[in-house]
Amino acid sequence: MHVKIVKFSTELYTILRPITMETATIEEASATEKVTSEMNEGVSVVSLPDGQTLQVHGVIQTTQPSVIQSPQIQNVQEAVDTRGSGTTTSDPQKRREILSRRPSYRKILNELSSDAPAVPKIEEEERVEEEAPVTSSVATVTAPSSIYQTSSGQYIAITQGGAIQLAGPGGEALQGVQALTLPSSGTPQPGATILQYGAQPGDPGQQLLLTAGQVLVQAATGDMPAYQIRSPSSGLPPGVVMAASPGAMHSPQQNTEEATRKREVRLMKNREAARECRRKKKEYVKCLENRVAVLENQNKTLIEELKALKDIYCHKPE
DNA sequence: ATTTTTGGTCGTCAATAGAA
DNA sequence: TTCTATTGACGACCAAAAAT
Repeated sequence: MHVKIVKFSTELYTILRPITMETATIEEASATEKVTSEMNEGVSVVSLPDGQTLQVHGVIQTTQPSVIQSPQIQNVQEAVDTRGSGTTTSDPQKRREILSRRPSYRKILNELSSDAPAVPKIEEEERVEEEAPVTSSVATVTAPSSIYQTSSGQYIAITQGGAIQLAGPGGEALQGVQALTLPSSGTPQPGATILQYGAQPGDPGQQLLLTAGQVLVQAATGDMPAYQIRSPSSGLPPGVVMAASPGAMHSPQQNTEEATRKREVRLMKNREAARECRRKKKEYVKCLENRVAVLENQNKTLIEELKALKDIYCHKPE
C-alpha cells in the first residue's frame, strides 16, 4: 500500500499542480466555437462563434462524460508515465533526475492554501510542547537532580533521593505508570536504581534496574507505552537531554562507542522524522482529495452553466 | 484448514533542500 | 561548507481477505 500511496500522491501532485496554477486548456471537440485558455486569475475567456465572450472560472476535466473534452488528460498521463517509469529505469543518473525532489508537503500545502483558502494550512509544529517549563511538570518532585525529556515531551525526573517521577508535558501522570518506587537501600549495585512500575493499581508490576548514568526513555509512541533503558554510551533518543555529562571519552573503544551512540541517535531521529513525514503525507493526500472533490464540483457546476448558456444561445430567436 | 495475495505500517538508507 | 530536516525508495513484518 505504501507504493500505492506514493503513486497516488504523485499523480495527484501531477494533476493538481496544473490545476492550481490555473493553466488548463479547454476545448470543445465537436462544436465550432473555440474556447481560448487565457487563465488569468483563474478566469478563462470563452469565445463564442458570434464574437461574444464568456468568462468562466478554472475548469477541470471530470471523470464523467462531459461536453468539454480536455487535451490536458493526455498531458497528465504523459507526466505520470514519466515519473512512474522512472523507478524502473536502468540509468541511475536518469533515475536520479527523474526522482529529483519535489517541494515538501508542507510547502506544497501552504502554497495550495494560499491559492485556495479552503485548503487548511499546515501550521508550524508546535514547539510549545517541547519548551514546556520543566518546573511545572516536576513540581511535585523534591529538588530533582536530573531531568530528562522524551521526544514526546514527557519528563523523567530523578530526585536527589533517588526517586523517579514520570510526567506528561502538561504535568499529568504518565499513562500506564501507576507506581514508581525506589528502594532507598539494598540496591544491587553501587549507583544502581530499581525502577518499579505497574500497569494497574495493585499490580506488582515490573522492576527495571537502572545503573549509574542510565536513562529511561520512551521507546514507542504508539498505543502501547514502551520504555527503554539506555546508557549514555548506547545512545540517546532525540529530545532526551542529558542532565549530567557522561564525561569525555578518548580511547579507541570509546570512540567506537561514541560512533555507535551517534548512529543510534541518528537512527532514532530519522525514525521519528519518518513517522512525522508519513503523518504529514497522509494529511497532504487528504487535503488534495478534498481539493479534488471541491474542484470537481466546481467543474460540474461550470459545465452545466456553460451548457445552459449554450442552450440559450442556440435557441435564441433570430 | 492452509496457502497466497493484498494492504498497511515501520525502520532504514540515501539524496536533497535549506539553514546556520 | 557543514549540519539538520525532509522524504522517496526499499525491504521486513503483520493482519485480513481471497483463493485453493
